[in-house]
Amino acid sequence: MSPAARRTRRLIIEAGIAVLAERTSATLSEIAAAADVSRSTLHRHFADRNDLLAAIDAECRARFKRAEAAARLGEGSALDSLDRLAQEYLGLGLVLGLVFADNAPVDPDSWDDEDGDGGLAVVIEGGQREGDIDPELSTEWVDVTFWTLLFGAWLSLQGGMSRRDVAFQLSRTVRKAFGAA
Amino acid sequence: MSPAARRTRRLIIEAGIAVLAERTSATLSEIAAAADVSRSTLHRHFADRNDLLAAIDAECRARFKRAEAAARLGEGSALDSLDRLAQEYLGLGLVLGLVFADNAPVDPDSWDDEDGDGGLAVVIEGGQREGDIDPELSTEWVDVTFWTLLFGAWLSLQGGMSRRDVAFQLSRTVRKAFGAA
DNA sequence: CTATAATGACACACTAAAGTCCCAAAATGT
DNA sequence: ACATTTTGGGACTTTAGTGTGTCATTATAG
Repeated sequence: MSPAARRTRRLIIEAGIAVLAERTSATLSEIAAAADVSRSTLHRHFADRNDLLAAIDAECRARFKRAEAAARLGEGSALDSLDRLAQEYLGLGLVLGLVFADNAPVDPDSWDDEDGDGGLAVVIEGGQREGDIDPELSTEWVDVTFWTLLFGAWLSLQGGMSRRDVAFQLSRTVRKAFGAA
Repeated sequence: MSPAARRTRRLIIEAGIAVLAERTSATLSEIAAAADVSRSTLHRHFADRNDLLAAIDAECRARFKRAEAAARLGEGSALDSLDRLAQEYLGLGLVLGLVFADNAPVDPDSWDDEDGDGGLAVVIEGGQREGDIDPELSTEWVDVTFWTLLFGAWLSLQGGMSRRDVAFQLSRTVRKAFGAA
């Protein structure tokens, strides 16, 4: 693939993330327009909708993976790890919007291969054994709630709350909700 | 409207809630099928999609209102009120699924008339003045997070967690997350 | 500068879903 | 039991979105 083609491809994926994050039912025309590209060009790079969705899914997966790596889940207490992970994920911005929609184009649950998001479950279980994370809450509950707290943080950002305020309150809420009493 | 017509109407609304809760892009045919009614009949009761959506919105609004009333927001501490409200809302079941979707057919934010959901904000603010609810968390944050915790609880239910476990952990999480340290 | 690649602007065909209409059959309730 | 409603089924039209293809124009990189 030539440099120009790669560039266009990235542009479209980027636009797709931005547009679909707000409305997963957005049309290909809308995405093309957002990318400042004709619909013809979009179709030239992505044969059909699923192609584009798959590419977006892959891109998001890579970003989540990078964020997870940046959170250094091994270091420090489990609660600290959870907090760091939340902050890193929060930094992903728009991408978060794709994870929560009903017919989500991006599904972290489908990334269960080697070490993708399984890291989260491992951290939670470890934290519960160490007495670090509230043992009255099940692993599944903490897992699901972790994501929904992130969802709330993203909604708050969309609603105009400052990133600083969101980051602080997300951190505080994660620690209070999940920390052992 | 005759009794029979009213009955059919309710059936369709009920089916609409059930079907749309799982996929907001479901077709009218699917809804009609779920209601054991022909598409003709559905269209006879609801001229177009928006008509049906409006009726569903109204129905949900009424249910949320009843749930809110059952939670007796005035009584006891703000934290207790929040807890009770969460439990009442959780009891609404399927209806919850309609609130969170990206292109949500039901939008509690649009119900701001006399005393609809404003009750929640009032409780939160009151609780913060009383030192009952964590003063480090803004009203908006608590509001949004309250809903997203509910969303997580609903997801857990969908995922097969028992209602009892969900109710317990939701209560615990609400109290820990929102309670003053 | 120039060959090659990529793009934009069309014009198509195809599909799924929405919405409209009609009429015969079935149910409702009094 | 019978008049009145309501329903089911089918045949339409319309619309929006998708996917395909072509061809002239423009951009790109060597």
